[in-house]
Amino acid sequence: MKDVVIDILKHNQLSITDNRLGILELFQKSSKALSHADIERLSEKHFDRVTIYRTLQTFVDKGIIHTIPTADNSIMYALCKEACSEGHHHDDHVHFLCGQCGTTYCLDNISIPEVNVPKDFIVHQTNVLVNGVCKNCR
Amino acid sequence: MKDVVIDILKHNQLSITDNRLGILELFQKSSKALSHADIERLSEKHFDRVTIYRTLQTFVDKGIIHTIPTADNSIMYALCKEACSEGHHHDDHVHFLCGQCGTTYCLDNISIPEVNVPKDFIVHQTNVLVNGVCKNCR
DNA sequence: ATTAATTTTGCAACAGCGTTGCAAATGAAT
DNA sequence: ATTCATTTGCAACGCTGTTGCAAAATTAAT
Repeated sequence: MKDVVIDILKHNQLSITDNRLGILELFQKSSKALSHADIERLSEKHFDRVTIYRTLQTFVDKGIIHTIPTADNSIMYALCKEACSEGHHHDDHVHFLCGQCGTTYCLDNISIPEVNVPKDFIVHQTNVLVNGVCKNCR
Repeated sequence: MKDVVIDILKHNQLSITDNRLGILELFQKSSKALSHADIERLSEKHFDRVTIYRTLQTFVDKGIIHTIPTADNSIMYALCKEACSEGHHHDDHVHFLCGQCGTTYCLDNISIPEVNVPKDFIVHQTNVLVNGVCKNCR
């Protein structure tokens, strides 16, 4: 477990620190997307708010995690799949937000349908955010 | 123009105030989605920040405008189409965010494709957010 | 294994967004 | 015109996210 996390950091030329190990392990353990507040709450050791922000930003820059746009306007983070590389994210899956428990899921298996935009618009990325009730809350 | 705006307010049992008239006119005039900051900047008369927040919230509650989830985590607002009624939004269209100029468009004509989620999840609403470059910036 | 160079962390301070309570001002109704 | 309900502005607050800088930890090199 810890080995996997260390490998990820090394692959991305990041030095190994308690903070990064801890946060990355949280993502590994969680099937859900996490907010900054979640991470602050779930961390065993206490890390400074600023450190957590900077770590999340670093992970996003490296393509280790990605952000998810949410309707309630809080930033959620989730692990990227192997296809993600620095700068270019391929998180072409659907995100599901449960209105009951507030959990955000990455539905990795469900690919994003093609969306037709006017032909004078150029598409870079498409996000699909589904709101509803998850399997645990119904 | 002003008549239309007054009608909308009356239909929603809202009293007619300068603030509401002004903000609603901004939305009528704009083909783009507006942020709180946009509204504060565009208003001819100066309205208090708090008043603008409350007005936007009121309009959202009444189904006059809807919010748009954005990748950069700022709340954008846009006019709802006629199908929207109090509490239940049918903004089943695609939102397009231009990475160059930051403009958010409602692509009203383009309907949202059906998304297959696991069968133990219940879908209430689907948001599609397309990032790219708009016709003016390419 | 020590030391030097680089990176990361924690603290303090700050700006921006959004909310709440309350008193004054405005709009609606008689 | 007066009354009642609603809306507005102000002050204050909490939360989120950022920046600068010095201390601590990590990496690299001897």
